[in-house]
Amino acid sequence: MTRIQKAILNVVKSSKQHLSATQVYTILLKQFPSVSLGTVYRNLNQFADSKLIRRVTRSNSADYYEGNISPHDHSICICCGEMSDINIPDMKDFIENRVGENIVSFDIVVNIICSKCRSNTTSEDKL
Amino acid sequence: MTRIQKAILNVVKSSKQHLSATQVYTILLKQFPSVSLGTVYRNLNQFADSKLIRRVTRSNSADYYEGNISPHDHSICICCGEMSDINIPDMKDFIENRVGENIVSFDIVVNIICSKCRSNTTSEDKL
DNA sequence: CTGGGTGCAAATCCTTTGCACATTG
DNA sequence: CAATGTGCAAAGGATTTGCACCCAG
Repeated sequence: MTRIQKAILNVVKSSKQHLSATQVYTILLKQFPSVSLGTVYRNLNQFADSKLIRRVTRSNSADYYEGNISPHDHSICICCGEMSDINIPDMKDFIENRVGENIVSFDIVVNIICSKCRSNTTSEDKL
Repeated sequence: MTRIQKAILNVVKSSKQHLSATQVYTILLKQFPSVSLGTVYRNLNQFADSKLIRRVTRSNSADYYEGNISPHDHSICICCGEMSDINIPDMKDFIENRVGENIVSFDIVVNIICSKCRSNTTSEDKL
């Protein structure tokens, strides 16, 4: 594994946020001023394929990558777009029981209005 | 509503499959040889915004549109890519109970190996 | 040396958009 | 005529890829 690969993996693994390829690229530029976006994509996808990280697809947006590979789901605020990890207990059993065999995996995104946006909206409503 | 809009809506509504914008466009060309892809996109999105149809986002793929607007989820075969509607009873309650308030909606994709692909794989394995 | 990794730029794919023209009412 | 929709082509964003070069083992 090259220095750049280690750095990319480290950026994703050590971030508590979900990062787009461009964001990873920007962070990486500080350490490797000549790194290219193509290399970032190549390695992120490689890491995702080998399950070292997880790639998350969202509507009308770039894909995001995260270091948390333990099973979990995601919420996205429809106002500010912030993505967060959520745990929905027993979801796997629930789906398997109801959908039946042959399940490989599942992706769940819960669209929410986050507390920040909710309070903003509320204050504006009061005007 | 113009003739083209009616036709676009009709294509999506009368199809039992999920169609990409390009697929809708191709079908529409038979009836309107000079229709443009931009118009198809514009109207599909308009219909989706007004909830006449549903837009479905999937990983590494164009968006698909479907006429079935009653609440349901989707499965995608990881081999052939075919998307199907599925019903997971009580999913809404299940998620709302576990995630709490503020839920706007949710998107669920269950990745499967469909029966066709499963039998193909099986026969090849036998060779 | 030797294969895999990298930078760069071009290419792809999907989708949106600006604009002048056509259509509808 | 006013408003809205349309075709066209260009632009846009995200992602991939071909290729020559470079590096690590």
